[in-house]
Amino acid sequence: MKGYISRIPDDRPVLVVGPTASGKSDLALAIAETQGGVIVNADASQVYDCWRVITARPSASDEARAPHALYGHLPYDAPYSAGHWLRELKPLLDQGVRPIIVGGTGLYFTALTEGLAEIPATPAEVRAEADTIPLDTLVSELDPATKAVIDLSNRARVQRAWEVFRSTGRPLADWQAEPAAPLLPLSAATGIVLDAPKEWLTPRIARRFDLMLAQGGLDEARAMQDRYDPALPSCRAIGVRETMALLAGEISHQAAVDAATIATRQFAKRQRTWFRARMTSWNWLSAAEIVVA
RNA sequence: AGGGGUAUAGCUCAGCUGGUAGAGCGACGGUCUCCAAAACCGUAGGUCGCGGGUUCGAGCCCUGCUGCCCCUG
Repeated sequence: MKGYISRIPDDRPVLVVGPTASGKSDLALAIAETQGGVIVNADASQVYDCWRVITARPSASDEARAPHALYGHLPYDAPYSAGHWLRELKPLLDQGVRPIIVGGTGLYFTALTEGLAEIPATPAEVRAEADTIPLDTLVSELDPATKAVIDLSNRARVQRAWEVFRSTGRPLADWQAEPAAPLLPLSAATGIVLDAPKEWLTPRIARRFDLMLAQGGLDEARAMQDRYDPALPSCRAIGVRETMALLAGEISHQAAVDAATIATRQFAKRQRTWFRARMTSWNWLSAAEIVVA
């Protein structure tokens, strides 16, 4: 790992992506310790303060080894999105400190390096209204141009398009057609993808969740029991639902571990697919080599 | 030992009065410009426990065997 880090230009931002459990946080920490920089979170679930163990957020001792930003800084019920993340990231980049951005949310990195249409945030009332409308109604109220470019059977995408149209009066397709300058083009940074093939990653995932439960996962879930709301983004983190079901006595310990392991594995697959498709010009690095080194 | 039940895709199970098998989950692949640890789409898996028999034709009927479950002793 040392040898690899010495070849990274130490004067530019670093981007580190990889599937869950691929060891990207360790790599980021090693880079920060040897070259300096602020570790910035690019993981949708790790922004919330209620889950540290279950979302595999850096521990307090890890955070003491290098400056960290955008980790666990939001309450469990805060709304969040790729747009929120970019808006929080901008002032950090403007400070001139070298960022080491690490996380598993591919969309965040793509938005960062390729740009995201600057659409005003959806007001809470519009979101609340949209939540109550059936999918086919949402679809029927969309403009033709947007309908042509989104997946009409995907509730999340359709609702997003509807919310934008509703709150801005402009079709989503229009907004997206406007070129948006990336906050940090890949050409100005070192982009690293940790390559973690499933044969290597699966055993690590299987082992991890059991450890999470034992090492504080159950406790933090217990602390959240009365506020738990499966509809909240913070509570959609993998393993939360399973842990809550275990605490409620609905499923066995083994069943919880199995279900969480499967969900994590499926998530890692989605991540791999995203990286493979969108990060072809990044530097691909074998996760296995980094971990043993 | 006797009686009853059951045996169908990796798992849990559907399959009406016989016309060459389906679902959910899982697996595998993919999509995705703002809830993305989200949401969505597609594909592949079955000698229907094994052997006989009836029938033009059996997962479905008859029969022997084997495994598992329950009851009685």
